[in-house]
Amino acid sequence: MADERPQEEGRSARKRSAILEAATELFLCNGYQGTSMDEIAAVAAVSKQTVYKNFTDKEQLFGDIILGATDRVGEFVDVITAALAETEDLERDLGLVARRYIATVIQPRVLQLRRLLIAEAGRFPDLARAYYQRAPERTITALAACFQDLADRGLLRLDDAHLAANHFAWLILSTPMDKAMFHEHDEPFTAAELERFADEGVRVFLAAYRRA
Amino acid sequence: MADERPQEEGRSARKRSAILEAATELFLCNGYQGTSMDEIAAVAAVSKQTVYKNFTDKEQLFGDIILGATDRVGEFVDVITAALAETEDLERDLGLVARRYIATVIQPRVLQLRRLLIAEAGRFPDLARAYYQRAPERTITALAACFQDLADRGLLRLDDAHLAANHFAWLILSTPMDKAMFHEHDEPFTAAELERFADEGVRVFLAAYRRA
Amino acid sequence: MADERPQEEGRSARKRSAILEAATELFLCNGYQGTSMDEIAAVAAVSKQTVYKNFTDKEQLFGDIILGATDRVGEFVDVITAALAETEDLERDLGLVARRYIATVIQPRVLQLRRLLIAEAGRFPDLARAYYQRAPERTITALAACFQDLADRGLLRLDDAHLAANHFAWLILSTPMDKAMFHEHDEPFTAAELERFADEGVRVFLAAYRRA
Amino acid sequence: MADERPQEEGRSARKRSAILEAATELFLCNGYQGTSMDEIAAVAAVSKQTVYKNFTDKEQLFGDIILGATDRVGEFVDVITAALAETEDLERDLGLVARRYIATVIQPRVLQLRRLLIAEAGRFPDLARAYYQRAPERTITALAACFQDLADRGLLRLDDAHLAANHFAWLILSTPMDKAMFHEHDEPFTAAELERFADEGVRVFLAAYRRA
DNA sequence: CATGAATGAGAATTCATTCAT
DNA sequence: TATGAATGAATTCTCATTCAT
Repeated sequence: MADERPQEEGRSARKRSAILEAATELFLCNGYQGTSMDEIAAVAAVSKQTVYKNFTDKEQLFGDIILGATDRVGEFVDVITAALAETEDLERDLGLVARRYIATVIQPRVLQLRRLLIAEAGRFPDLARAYYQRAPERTITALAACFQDLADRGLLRLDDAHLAANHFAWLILSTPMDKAMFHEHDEPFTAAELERFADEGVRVFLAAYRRA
Repeated sequence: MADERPQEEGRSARKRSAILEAATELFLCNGYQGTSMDEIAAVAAVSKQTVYKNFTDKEQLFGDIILGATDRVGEFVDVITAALAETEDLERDLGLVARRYIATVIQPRVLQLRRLLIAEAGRFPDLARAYYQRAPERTITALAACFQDLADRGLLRLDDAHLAANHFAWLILSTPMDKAMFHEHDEPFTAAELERFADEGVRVFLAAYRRA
Repeated sequence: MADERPQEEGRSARKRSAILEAATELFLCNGYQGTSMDEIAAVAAVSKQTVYKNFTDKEQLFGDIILGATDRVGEFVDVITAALAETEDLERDLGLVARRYIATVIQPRVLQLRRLLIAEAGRFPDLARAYYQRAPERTITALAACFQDLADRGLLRLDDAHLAANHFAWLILSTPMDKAMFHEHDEPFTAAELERFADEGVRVFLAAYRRA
Repeated sequence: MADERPQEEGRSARKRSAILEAATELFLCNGYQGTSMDEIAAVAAVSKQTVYKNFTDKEQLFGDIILGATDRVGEFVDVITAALAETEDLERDLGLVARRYIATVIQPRVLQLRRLLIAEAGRFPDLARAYYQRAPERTITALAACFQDLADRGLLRLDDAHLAANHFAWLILSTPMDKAMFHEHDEPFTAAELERFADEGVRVFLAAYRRA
């Protein structure tokens, strides 16, 4: 009766997550059209039937994966919010946030996901929009709220917190991310390079936005 | 030999460019995998044989198109170089450059091309790299040279002109371009919004890089 | 053995009839090839194994259903036989029979069954033959016996009772049934229309077959 | 230059009609779902591509065949119309029409087509309706016009020519056609049997509709 | 050279049926 | 006994590329 040990997921759930894992890997590496349901079943080591029983069709599987991939955005948002909430050394803490931001965003998985969504924005406009809102936009919005706080505390001087958040984010992220978008298989940036992007971005940001 | 009247391109060359035009349109709109050689031949109104006579295979045709699409980058680079070369009002001329930059880069064709290259960066790494060098990187490099000049003339204060060029470019471009990447079919930005991105980007840039 | 309470069918028999019910519905609506064993199991709310335990395979299940569907033909035959057996007003009672006949045959279930058998006559010739004998032919034969009786009583004048029965039946039924065969989803006939088919059919029949 | 001999159809048209022929045969024998595009291509001895180039998809091919099959209904209608137009011996000419009618309708191809449309009435309601109008209904309507004429000439006595046409048609056709619907592979009726159906049908019809 | 056809494979999806738990 | 999974093939349709005329 107590046929399933409670710490286990059960055969079915295990298969389901094997499929999700396999499909994630394949979609991220080969794109939507470059991935076949046959491959997914093979990599997940399940039958095609099992894939279709769990996910209806390829589009739905794709959608589930994309939206599931944004699950952990909240954690990241919380971390940066906390770091800036009661800062006593703005330059230092913006630097910390910047390094964390860039480190998060430069992860291969995140870059692949971004590439994938951009590639499929035409075919899956709603999915692209949903991803955009849940991941990059959500982060910018949280950052804007932090900056507004800092302005209220007299630490920053700004008219438009959302614009400032965009400036901050892209001063830090754009150069490595843009390069990465076009160079999937190249050597990644070194930690030192990334730190430099972070620090220089913070420098420019503060030059423009620090209260005199 | 003298069988072609000189003012004409010749039947053959005309067909070749019909194919290029058709394929460009289709690749940009539907992606590499979403475009079939049948469609290309149909839209170009030539036979499939003619396509294969001119381009060996689909990959080569794709490559020719992508690299051909960077032909006019030089003009743009010349324009911004000229605008900054002997500036007498730095803020005004940086603003002009910024507006021109953003206007160029936000064109549907440019965005589609960018999306396409990002989508295919995994499948065509060399092509993606080549595009990157010929288009965005070439522009940044030219800008860096301008900024170095301006620094030498005592108008800017910078250690790393290439970094400064990146900061300038992305302060202006990132926000609209990032949004556009994920929202292929949405309303484009208005001219006023784009100008604001340009002006605010210049403001931040100068706060950090103008010689006191 | 005494393991089943007598007033119940038993789990097993209940499942069996759930399967029959589900399969009947699906076969009638979607045809043989349009119905999958998966669907049948799902609609019957049993596992596929249970379906196969009870019915060997799809063909056998189909056959069981078709032949089972002729179970109530006897009742109808009895009714019309009784109505004509000791008639004292031939025109009235033929009219009653005609109305009953048409009402029976025009029922959606009957029409669907007919369509299904016609559709599958090539694939299941024995089944089609069996259905034909048990349903339409049996009715015609019974009618022919009645008509022979009426002839013996001097009420009808005929050489071939079976032919007369066919004439009667089709004078009444053909027009609505033929239309219904080709118009599955159209509005059914109204009761008034059906009565007119019955009455006019009887009129023509009596003009030819009533003893002067 | 005069590369195609005028009496020929041309390669392409020849292939097209090979496909139509093969598909007709297969659809009529095996039904819509029982026929695969692979089979059609194989029987027509063309590649699957050629099938798809000519017909878009299976549904369209099916529709083309069904509607094409009604092309020769007009000829039949003309023949029966002519036979009744200026009749001088009504019984004889109705008998001729009846025999012709039954001979036409009992042809294997016609029966198969009928079976096929009935089978697919659920999936292709518009097609079934169109077939119904172009073939059986058109004939009945023409017959009704003839009967109205005959009534006007004082040869028939009727209130509703359309009803009379239905009575005529089904008195003759129903018995053999109904049997044939359920007995695809059985021996067909003999000519003598068919003539008897025709003659007896005419007899009953005239008993009810001949002007006294 | 250009057209229609062919090739040969591969995609997504579904099915009837059987196995293992 | 019943459930989920597997099997293995079939179906519709598309594609890149190559022949033959």
